[in-house]
Amino acid sequence: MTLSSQYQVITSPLGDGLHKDGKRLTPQRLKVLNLFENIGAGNHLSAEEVHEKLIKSSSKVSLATIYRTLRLLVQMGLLHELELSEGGHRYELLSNETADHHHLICIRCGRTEEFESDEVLNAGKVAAKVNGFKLIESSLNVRAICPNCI
Amino acid sequence: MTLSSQYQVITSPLGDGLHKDGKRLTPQRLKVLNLFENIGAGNHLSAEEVHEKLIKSSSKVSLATIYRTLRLLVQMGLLHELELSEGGHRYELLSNETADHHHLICIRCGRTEEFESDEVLNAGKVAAKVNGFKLIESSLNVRAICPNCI
DNA sequence: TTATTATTGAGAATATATACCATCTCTTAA
DNA sequence: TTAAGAGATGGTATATATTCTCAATAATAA
Ligand SMILES: [Mn+2]
Ligand SMILES: [Mn+2]
Ligand SMILES: [Zn+2]
Ligand SMILES: [Zn+2]
Repeated sequence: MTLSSQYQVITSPLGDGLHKDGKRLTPQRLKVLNLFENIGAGNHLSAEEVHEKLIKSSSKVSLATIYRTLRLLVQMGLLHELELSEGGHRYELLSNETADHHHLICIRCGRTEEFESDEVLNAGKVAAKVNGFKLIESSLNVRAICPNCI
Repeated sequence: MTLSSQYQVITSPLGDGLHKDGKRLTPQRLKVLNLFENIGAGNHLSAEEVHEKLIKSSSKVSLATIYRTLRLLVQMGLLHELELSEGGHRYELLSNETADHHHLICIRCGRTEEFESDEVLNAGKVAAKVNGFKLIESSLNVRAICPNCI
């Protein structure tokens, strides 16, 4: 009762998406999403990295909750899950500006470059249609060796 | 000494590839490769599935050796390693007839269809060249829902 | 304010894959 | 044909990534 914040009706895109589904807007969920928003697009973080970054910013969230939250944010369409290489999944912010894009990955050092290709997206569309599948997403991973690692 | 086979010089593509590298042709390695050859192209098996299939054909090979052998056969260019979805890597026979191809995967039931696309391969080539990377391989995974699962 | 129930944190449990090591066996060279 | 040497195997322990369990907590709606 020392703060009036508990009486305010807080509205946010995340909160709205959660509430209309019987889910709750928690500080942990906000922290995870804010991390991705602050770090900007083009960053591909693992669950472990999200965990470490939040600890460094003195906003500890348990690792179990990080995993739960990443899955939730992917389901909500706010994050994108990637399988770039070994060492588990990675996640990146999914924004309207950042169109569907693909990844060129150095198998030696992990350096990752992004690129777009309408031809690739179209190939995925065609393959789905031809087989009567309902398309969800296409992702092209190009495994290669970067100039520094050759 | 009951059999003369120990005096025969046995030659095989697998054996040759192994011997010129100081490696050995073992029954276990033959069993794993034969399984893929017998089952034919277009099958995507996990290490666990290879293990089970060999046990069923009364040719048990330890799981540790399965993992070692799959890695070896990939290095030798006889198998191809796939990351279709959850549940670990899968492997398929790599033959000359089976050109580079891509996969359309049902995220509900796992059904997988294969397709080819020169446009996709070209997009990978271009992306590598533009960034000065040495291309290894491009793989397009199309996540979708199959007719049975819609 | 209170009741409801989703969510969290901590650690156990699971899944996939690799490491270790004693034992075995494929190869090559006597 | 034999034997030495190096590579391979099997069984198990370990590593890593992720999920599960459950009691305690806290967001939401009434
Ligand atoms: Mn990206
Ligand atoms: Mn295939
Ligand atoms: Zn590199
Ligand atoms: Zn399906």
